[in-house]
Amino acid sequence: MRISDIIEEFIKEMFDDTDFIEIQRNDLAQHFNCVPSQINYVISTRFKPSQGYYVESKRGGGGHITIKRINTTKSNALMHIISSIGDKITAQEVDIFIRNLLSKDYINKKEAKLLKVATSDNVLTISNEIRDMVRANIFKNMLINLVED
Amino acid sequence: MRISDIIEEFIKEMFDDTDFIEIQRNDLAQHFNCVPSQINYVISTRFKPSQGYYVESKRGGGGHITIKRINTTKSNALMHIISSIGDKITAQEVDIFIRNLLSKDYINKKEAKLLKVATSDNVLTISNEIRDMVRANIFKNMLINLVED
DNA sequence: TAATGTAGGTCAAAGAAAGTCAAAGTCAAA
DNA sequence: TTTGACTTTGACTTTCTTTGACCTACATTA
Repeated sequence: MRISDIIEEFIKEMFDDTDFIEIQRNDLAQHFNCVPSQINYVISTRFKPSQGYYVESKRGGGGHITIKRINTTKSNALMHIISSIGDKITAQEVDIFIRNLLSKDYINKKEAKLLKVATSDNVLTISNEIRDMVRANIFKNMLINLVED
Repeated sequence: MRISDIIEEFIKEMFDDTDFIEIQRNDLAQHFNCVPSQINYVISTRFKPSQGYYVESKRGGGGHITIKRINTTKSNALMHIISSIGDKITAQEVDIFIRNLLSKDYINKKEAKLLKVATSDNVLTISNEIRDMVRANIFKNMLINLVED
């Protein structure tokens, strides 16, 4: 398993019952035996605002990174995602959305699987130029159908 | 015997008691002393949904290919339906399949909805020539993942 | 207030996998 | 013996991750 995924999971587990955590970049990096910038990579790819996270940081002595999880209802979260998606999206971005929805229990595993399958590169056997557009379409429309119930 | 057949067999033997395996393309190629793309060939010709398999992969560091096998004895009927779907399918035909699956209780209403959305003409904003092919792909792969494991 | 130390930020290069595609090869059937 | 389906091969591409050199901001202390 990738170190980035492990770090992602680790951070998500820190949101035990709060929706606000504070980390030390260097400590975390040391803990996982990676370079500090790896933490930035994880945060910037997996904890984006569109995924319901808010990140702030402070440099210098006593510096830190805080991650806030936006707490909303399922339908709000879904609507938020839908409106944040432009007319293109990559498989990786979809993946991150799905992981997030799962970790917040807004969707179940089967739904996650269906979303992923219907939007994966393997299944969307079309040219590169239009794939991300079609994917955005499929994903958004499927999400709409998961809202409210 | 062809190397492709040997690789096919090897992979199938990896499904020892699980329905889910993960392989490293380069490792496998090395093991059989063939070019990596040979693995793609084997997978794309022998591990299709109509043969009861679902494949996904990820590139980059820590990349891999995962193959899921559906339990055919348990879901013979569904498998039969999946393999009866050709390379192309229209939205109307999908609709008939879905109604059928619903009436036989192979899927529930929510799943039916997701299937329908992901394969509808409205959502599949691509040229007419390829739409029915892509739809068949999406549909079959989604169905494979609806099989209970 | 200048200097020093302590954090975190950025970005691009290198690395690690997998994907694609078309040319060339094989082989059995017509 | 030609044809066509299937296989093998490899050059090139794309995607994602890891790493490190260098930069910026804040805090403490001389």
